[in-house]
Amino acid sequence: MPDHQEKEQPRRRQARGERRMAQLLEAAAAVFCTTGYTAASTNAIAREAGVSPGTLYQFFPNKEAIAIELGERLVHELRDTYGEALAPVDPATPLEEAVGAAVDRFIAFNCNHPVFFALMHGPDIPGRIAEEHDALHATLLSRIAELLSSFLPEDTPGADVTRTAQMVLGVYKAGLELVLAHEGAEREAYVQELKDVLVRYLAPLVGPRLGRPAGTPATTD
Amino acid sequence: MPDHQEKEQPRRRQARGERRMAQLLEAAAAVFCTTGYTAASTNAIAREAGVSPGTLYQFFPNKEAIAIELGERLVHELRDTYGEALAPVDPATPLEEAVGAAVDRFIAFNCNHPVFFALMHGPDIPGRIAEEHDALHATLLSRIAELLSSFLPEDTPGADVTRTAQMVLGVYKAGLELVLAHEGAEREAYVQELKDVLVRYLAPLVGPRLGRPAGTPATTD
DNA sequence: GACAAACGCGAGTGGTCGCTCGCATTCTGG
DNA sequence: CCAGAATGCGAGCGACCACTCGCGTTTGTC
Repeated sequence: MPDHQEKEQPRRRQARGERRMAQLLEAAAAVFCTTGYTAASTNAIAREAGVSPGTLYQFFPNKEAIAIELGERLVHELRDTYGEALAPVDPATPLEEAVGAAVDRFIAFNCNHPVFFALMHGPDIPGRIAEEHDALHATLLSRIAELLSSFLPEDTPGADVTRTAQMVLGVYKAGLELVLAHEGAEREAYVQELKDVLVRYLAPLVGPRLGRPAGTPATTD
Repeated sequence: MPDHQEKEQPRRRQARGERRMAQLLEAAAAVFCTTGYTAASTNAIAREAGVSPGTLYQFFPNKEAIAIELGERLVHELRDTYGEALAPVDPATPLEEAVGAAVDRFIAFNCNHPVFFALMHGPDIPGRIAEEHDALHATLLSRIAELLSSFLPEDTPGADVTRTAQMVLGVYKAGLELVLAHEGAEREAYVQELKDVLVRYLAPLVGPRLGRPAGTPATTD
């Protein structure tokens, strides 16, 4: 056996093929957005892209692979463009600022790529996508936990940090859903509300000098 | 036309039939819980109940009707057993107590009826279920808004109250998901965490004398 | 221009699922 | 006890869907 490649290298493609793939992924994104993954039919995706079902299968081995590829590209772009949203920050940074910046970045990404939300929240998504979702979820959790560690008192038990991180991520997702459901000024208001929830939740946990709650007036008469 | 009934009265049933219906609904609950609504097949439900597909259709006109009936019974039980969870409370009640009681009741209901969560969060549930979900959602929202009104300052704009209610419900759902994902002591810890999030979020909004945050020590040295 | 490979098509295939139908069995009222 | 209704069955029907196949078209290469 002179040359056995277990992994099939991606077939040699012409420029036309690359364009078709992008076009198909875009169409898939649109269909997934409106109907969700399971309800989306490959024929519908092909129709949306203006090609035949056979053409679709020239570039993707099956329906799952479309979602996988889409998900991978999204995660990649998320890491590239917004990865630093959760980069370690100077612990002297006010809590409100740190939370606000992170929330703004992730909200912006989700507003620009509504498919992301659809793919990451479908309950009946197939195995590989779920894996990717879990991986991203775990990454975010550990990043958040890491950030929290730099804000929280040093004697905070690890289990508490994890729980707080889970809570922060969960609240963020809930807020994201509300933000995406509104537009314009209302959307902005919900973004602010989400920041308030997170800041007020975390403020009592951080050191007393860093964590003055958002709504507290500086002076009391 | 002596007697035209647009609504077909539910066929006359024998006791056996009622038992079968309950049995089928229970089986459906189990299947919906594990696979979700769309992925659940009527044959699987019938098999779980130990009857033939034909028997299933003796009692339910279609798959959707099963979910409808199940949802209606759950909502009914929710209203009966836990309806007072959001009943108007004495505004003198401490915020923590009011939030704690409401959260405890709803968490308990969801722990006892895991189907409820499955049915109410499936994204591709058919029209009528979605209606019911929306109705329940709206009811909860107005109840929460009502309760908030009795705590919040009287000059709070209505839009703000609505937004806060949406946020509270969203945060609750996120917390519920985390609670259901854990067991034993961890579950209890998440329940407490959820209460903390809500109390700290709402505390600054209510009158200053009522809303001392949960974690704030009474004295500072 | 010639050859091969990539591209493109769309009717067709196998499988699943919601649901039906004809017939057997059990129950209820008179 | 008996007629009729309610209950129960399970093979099968029609629709839909992921996916394939054979064949025609375009593109890159020499």
